[in-house]
Amino acid sequence: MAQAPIRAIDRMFDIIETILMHDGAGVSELAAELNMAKSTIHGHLSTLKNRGYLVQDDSNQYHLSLNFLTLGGSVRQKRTVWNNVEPLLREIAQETGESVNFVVESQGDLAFVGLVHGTDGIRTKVDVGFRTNLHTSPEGKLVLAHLPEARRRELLDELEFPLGNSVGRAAFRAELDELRDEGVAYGTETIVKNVATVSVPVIDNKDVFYGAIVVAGPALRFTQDHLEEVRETLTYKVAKLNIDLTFETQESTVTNQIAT
Amino acid sequence: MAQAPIRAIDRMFDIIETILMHDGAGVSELAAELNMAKSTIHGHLSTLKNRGYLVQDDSNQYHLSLNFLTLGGSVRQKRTVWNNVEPLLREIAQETGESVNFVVESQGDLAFVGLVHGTDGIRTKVDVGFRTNLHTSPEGKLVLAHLPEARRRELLDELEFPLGNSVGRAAFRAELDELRDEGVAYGTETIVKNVATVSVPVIDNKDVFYGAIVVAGPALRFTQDHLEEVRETLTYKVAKLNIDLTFETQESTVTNQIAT
DNA sequence: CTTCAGTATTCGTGATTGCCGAACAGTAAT
DNA sequence: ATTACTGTTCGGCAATCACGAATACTGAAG
Repeated sequence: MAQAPIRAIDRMFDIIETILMHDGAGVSELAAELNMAKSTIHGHLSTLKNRGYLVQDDSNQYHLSLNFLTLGGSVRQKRTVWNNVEPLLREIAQETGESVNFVVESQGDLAFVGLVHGTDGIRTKVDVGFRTNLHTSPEGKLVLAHLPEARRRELLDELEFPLGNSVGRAAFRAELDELRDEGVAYGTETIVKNVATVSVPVIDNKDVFYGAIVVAGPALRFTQDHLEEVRETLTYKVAKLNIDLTFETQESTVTNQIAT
Repeated sequence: MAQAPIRAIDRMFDIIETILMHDGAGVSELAAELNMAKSTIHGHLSTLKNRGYLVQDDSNQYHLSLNFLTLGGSVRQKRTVWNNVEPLLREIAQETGESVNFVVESQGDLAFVGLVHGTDGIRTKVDVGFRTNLHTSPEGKLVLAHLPEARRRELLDELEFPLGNSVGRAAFRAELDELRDEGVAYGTETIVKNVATVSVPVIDNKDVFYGAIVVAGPALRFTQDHLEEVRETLTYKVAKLNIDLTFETQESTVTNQIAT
């Protein structure tokens, strides 16, 4: 924390993140934007390229390579929670026909860890790794509501109250409490237009919270009946998962935690 | 290339990759394995942690964070080829009921860019970003066969001939040529046991090759008839895609290339 | 064909800083 | 309390990273 950060690494990530934002960039472009000497940028770029994390296209633009996809895939694969949740997503997708995904809190954001499309599934623009605010969507609020008290405080303290629709701090806390008691969150058109969602938390028998499973579909199809139907299969399936998680947790409680 | 690599960054990636292999590691562990001072490791770890790319669990083990998943997702999302291929995978998965994925050459490996499961889909252990050899699987060979001549030479030169089953260099080249002419590759049990595959290349009308679409299913179900059936829908669908790709390519030929 | 404006790249030098080793602190088990 | 591990901090020297100027390319414009 107090430890002086390694400058070269900080700069490297500045570069990587900038390249990502721009979807490819050249040396001069980066030098200008980041206020660094061209030669410095060049040094970074060529080491990254040698390492295989960057590629240079025909017009000398540098791009992130698929190595990052490999890293990302591995970090997901290694988490035992995901291994338990993934088959479940598929079951739910098959049974409901809708698109299903798994979301967790990560660094104060809502991160989409993985998704499976059902046969009738809508095509969302949300890809793996996508991030959004925790406090603007029902699924985000649900996650927020189930986080350990300490963590939730921390995150709430970073928020500016009142929120957009003039919701005060106290009101928001109340909303979260209610959501937690309900154990399910419904939403319409919050992240993507015309998309309705039903979300339930994933919690093991030791009350460790991992994230939420979200079923998403076209708002039109999600009548009151359908909503209820989806919620039922969802809670039923997830209840089964909770037991499995606990089993797996017996040997290694710690590593089961989702990396934030 | 001749440019001296930045040591700090090389070390950082050594650390990151080691952590990934071990699925979490501590300071001393890394110091021992990488022959570096504990303090050095600590410096790296804490900067990475500050940046949000590493997390430290209750027992002081460091893990890669979901930020890497976000990076990986973005690099995929940004590639316009993927945006065209992804919906196609879903169509094929729905029509055939099998699992479908998209593979490309990346740094001499066969990389799995994305997959979609059909209703009858088997559960493969292959996650996004997974890598394997190019020359051991039918889908890999198919990709190899369709790469630009120059690139293929390069990769073949790195191989040790004769290969395991005593295939000589000339024989292998011949096999690839045949595969390319066929325009389809069939496989059984090569990457995963009891899994049969059918693969076709994705090529636009300017003969730019992007990767291959692979349908995978239980070997038992893939009778001669079923194989042929799958191949038909596959080639039909992919032919349609080729046109779309060309359309999109008109404005930006270069950035359409998959980053290797 | 030359000029020009824009790239990427190389090189050498100086000051910064990343690295080390040793000292410190915290933890769990003996 | 001792032991044997962890992770963390600190100070100082040398290596090395960042810089800016010089060079090499490239392509467009005259």
